[in-house]
Amino acid sequence: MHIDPKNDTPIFKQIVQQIRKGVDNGLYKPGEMLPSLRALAIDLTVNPNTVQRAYDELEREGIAVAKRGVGMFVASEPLIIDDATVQRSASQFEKTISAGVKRGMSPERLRQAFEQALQDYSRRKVTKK
Amino acid sequence: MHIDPKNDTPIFKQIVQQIRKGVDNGLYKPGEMLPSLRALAIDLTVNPNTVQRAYDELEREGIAVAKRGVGMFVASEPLIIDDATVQRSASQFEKTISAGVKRGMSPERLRQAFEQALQDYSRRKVTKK
DNA sequence: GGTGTTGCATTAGTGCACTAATGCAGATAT
DNA sequence: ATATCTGCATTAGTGCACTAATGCAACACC
Repeated sequence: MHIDPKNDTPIFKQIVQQIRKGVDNGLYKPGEMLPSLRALAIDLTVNPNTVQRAYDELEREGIAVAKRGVGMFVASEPLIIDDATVQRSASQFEKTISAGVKRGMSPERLRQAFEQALQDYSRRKVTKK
Repeated sequence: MHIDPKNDTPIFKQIVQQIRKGVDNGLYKPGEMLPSLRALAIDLTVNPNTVQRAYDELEREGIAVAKRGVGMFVASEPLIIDDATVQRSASQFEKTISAGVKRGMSPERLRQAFEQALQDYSRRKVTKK
C-alpha cells in the first residue's frame, strides 16, 4: 500500500482504487478486516479523515461494511471486477477512440461522446421498465 | 443562443459548446465574425470575461481566431465535427458500456476504463514515433 | 486627432473539493 | 469501570475553478 504525492488524483481516491484492486485480486478476502482508520492513516502519513472518506466511498460502493467500534470489513459478497474485465473494456474503448480520432475528434469531444453514451444507456435502462 | 442557469456546467463551457455546434451546423461560416465579447455578454446577461474565456477556448481549439480591435472570427478552416460523427462514436461507446455493465461494472469503473484507454491510445501514438 | 469599437490583462470575490485538527460515541477486554 | 481500541461528526484551513469589476491596448472610421 502506497500513496503517490506527485499523482494529482486525490489521496482518498488513490486509497479507494488500491483497496478495490486488493479486493479484486483476493488480497483482501470477503469478511476480512481492513486496516483501521488510524492504522492506515499512520501507515500512509495521512489524516484519518482522509482514510475515512475513502472508506465511506468503499461502503457506498458495497465493497466494504463498517462496524462502529470494531473495524472496517470487506463485504461478504463484494462486487469483484476482474482486472482482465476492465482491460477488455479499455481495449474496446480504444478502438472507438481510434476511429474517432481519425475523424478529427479531440479527447474532449470523445469524452463528451462517452458521457452522452453513458447517459443514454442509463436513461434507456430506466424508461424501458 | 441561450444559457441555462439550472445547468451546472460552467457558463463559459456552455458558450463554447453552443458556438462549436453553431460552426458544425454551418450557422457560423468560416471567416464570419462572431458576436463581440460585450455584445454576447449583454445578450446572455453575463460578464464579458466569461465570454472571453469561452473565446479563448475556441481559439485554442482552432475553431476561431481573434483579431484585436476588430472582432472574433470563425477560422478559415475550422475543425468541423458532424453531429452524426459524435452520434456514431456515442453509440459505439454504448455497446462497450452495455457489455461492461453486464459484467458488473459501475459507471465509475467504466469511466476509469475509458480514461485509461484514452491514455493508452495517446501514449501509443507518441512512443510509436 | 478623436471617438467608439474591438480583444486583452489584472485583480478580486465566491463556492467547492480536498485535507487536516480535534473531539465524540460505540465496542471489547481486562 | 476504565482503558483502548474502533468508526463517526464538526469545524477549519487551503487551493482552485468560475465569475465579475475594471482598466488598458489595438484597430477602424470620421
